[in-house]
Amino acid sequence: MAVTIKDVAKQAGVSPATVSRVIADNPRISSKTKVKVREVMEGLGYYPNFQARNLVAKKSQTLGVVMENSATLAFQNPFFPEVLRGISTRAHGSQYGLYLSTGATQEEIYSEVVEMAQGRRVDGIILLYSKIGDPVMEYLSKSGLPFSVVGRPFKDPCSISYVDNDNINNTKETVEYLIGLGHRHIAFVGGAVDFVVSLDRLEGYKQTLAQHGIPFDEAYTANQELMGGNEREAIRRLMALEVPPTAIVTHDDMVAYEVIGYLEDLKIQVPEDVSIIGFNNHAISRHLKPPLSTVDISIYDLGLHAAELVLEKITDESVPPKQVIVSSRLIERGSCRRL
Amino acid sequence: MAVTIKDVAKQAGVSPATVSRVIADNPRISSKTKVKVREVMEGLGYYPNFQARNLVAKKSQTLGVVMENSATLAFQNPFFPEVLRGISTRAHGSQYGLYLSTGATQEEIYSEVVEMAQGRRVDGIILLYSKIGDPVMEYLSKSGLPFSVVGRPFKDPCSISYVDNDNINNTKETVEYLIGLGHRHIAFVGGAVDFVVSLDRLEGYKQTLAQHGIPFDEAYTANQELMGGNEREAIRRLMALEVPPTAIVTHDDMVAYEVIGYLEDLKIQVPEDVSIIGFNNHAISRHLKPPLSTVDISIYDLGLHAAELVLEKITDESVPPKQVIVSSRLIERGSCRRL
DNA sequence: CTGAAAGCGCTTACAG
DNA sequence: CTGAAAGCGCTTACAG
Repeated sequence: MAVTIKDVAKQAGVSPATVSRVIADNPRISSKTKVKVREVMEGLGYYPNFQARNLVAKKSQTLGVVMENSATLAFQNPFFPEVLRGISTRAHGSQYGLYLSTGATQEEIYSEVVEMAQGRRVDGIILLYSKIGDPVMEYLSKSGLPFSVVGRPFKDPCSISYVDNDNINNTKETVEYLIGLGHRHIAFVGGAVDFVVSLDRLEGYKQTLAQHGIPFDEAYTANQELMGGNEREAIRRLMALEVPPTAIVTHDDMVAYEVIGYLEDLKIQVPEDVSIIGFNNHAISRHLKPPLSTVDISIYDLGLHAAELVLEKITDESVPPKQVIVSSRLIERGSCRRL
Repeated sequence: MAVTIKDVAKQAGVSPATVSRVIADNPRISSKTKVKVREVMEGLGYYPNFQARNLVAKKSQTLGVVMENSATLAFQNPFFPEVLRGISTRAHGSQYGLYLSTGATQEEIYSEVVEMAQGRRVDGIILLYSKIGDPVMEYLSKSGLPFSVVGRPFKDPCSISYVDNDNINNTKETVEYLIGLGHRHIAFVGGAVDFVVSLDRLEGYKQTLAQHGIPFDEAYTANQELMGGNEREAIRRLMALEVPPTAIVTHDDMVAYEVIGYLEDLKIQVPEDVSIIGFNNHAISRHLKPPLSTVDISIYDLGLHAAELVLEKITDESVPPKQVIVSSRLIERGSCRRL
């Protein structure tokens, strides 16, 4: 059915080996032969069969991209397309394709990754998240398969190639900014607690409070687990504290807007009554009301570097693990006010 | 290096063919042998090599997903993750993997699709968009490779399997709704004009106006080309018309909010001065201000059915092309008011 | 500069 | 119920 290397060889009057060498643009083949063979390939509409080629080359020219496939609001945001755009760009530049994990649960993801790796479906893997005690990362570390992570690994980060923002410091900067505006009662709404990024942000938050002699109070914090699907109630509780916060740091712009919505239902205005700041700088955030102050984390660059890191490992197994910190930048807009 | 079928065969004291049959759970193999072989596989950590397996089976157990890889606002939205979640779910259920196109330009996408198809990298393709005169779709139609489209093909739709909303009618319903609220001067902000969905929506808009004896006026419409990157100016012009619109239909929630932002800069309030309605019902839209009236287009289901359609074709080449219309639903919220 | 041969890791008629 | 052999479509030492 499909045109094979043999068909081309026959028609061009050469051996299959020669055709193969023409495809690889082997310099030992005469240009006369090359021209002839290429003509025949064109004429016959020949395309090399990946499976065959990869089988003998023991590679797949493919990167596995592993993500959580969740329907929650934090995933309903532009992080994914944007990081993928970064990965795509870099991968495409090196003729690599992208294979996506499709698992919905932890277990599905795990077994898919094992299959990808052992079945030689991919040459390397990019893990789009970093969480505590993640069996996927454990497996990857042991497997010897090149991989990189978007997000600092919880365990033994120096032995793993990853790209991340400096989440402790960018959160510090954020909280500093609010303190600079005169806020003292600052709440923190974080993501799922098993994500390292959530830990880091919380850590940055705590450190800044400590530096300014503001006591840390758990009651001023919330996270995905605490809210347990009832964000509205969590916000209500927060604002019902004896001394309610005058500012709230949220881990994602979309979540920030969700919070703003709940606040408005409570007749609390942003920024008049409460200041809010987000993370991730979604393209839409500057158009919304209020225009959200946020932290741009260079999502595209995260993707670009993550791809770069695996690709490096694939090309040269012996390169030591590398850590890339991508810059982030506080963007002041209208959602915070000076007290 | 990696454990092969031969290693297993040797250790289990059987032939490679037998091991292969155990993997396939061939009923002609004694359960005693199966147990033994499986033990050895487990012990050795054997996983079948996809490349080899697919080479002989002449399949790849992979679906290609082709999308535009753009940085524009309309792509910076949850459509992509959500449709992918639908595709993933269905694909995973049939043990299919997902291969993503990574091209940024039309040309890159085209040559990638040709490679995917001819190189047998994928068994079928899902095209995540439908545009006029798209060479990718032309190629796919001729190639014989199973494929499905999210969006009605412009040419010869009956010969192609696709899934879509009824975009003419859901736009009609939308415009009817606004007319029902007393609006007569209704503007339409559409997407790129070469997308069939844009055509359909515009058509629905025109038809409804005609049915109500409202003359169609080009000046009340805008689209990505007309706005040419300067959406702000386009909105300014729209509102500077002698009789400015009292309502605006936009093709996407994110775009609706962008428009609302520009209107506010012009001191025009939504919905007090102008009503606005969006499309796609992003998860965040109900939390934003104003809560956006919009059309839910069941993105997840679009993905699910798109996957179902290719998978059907792959399983049985002879099934006739099928068209699936996924329901959409107008959601009333606070962004439209009665005149 | 080119070809014959072996082999990548699997599957599947064909025999028994 | 199981094995030997051929073959999927390619690449790559080895020879010449």
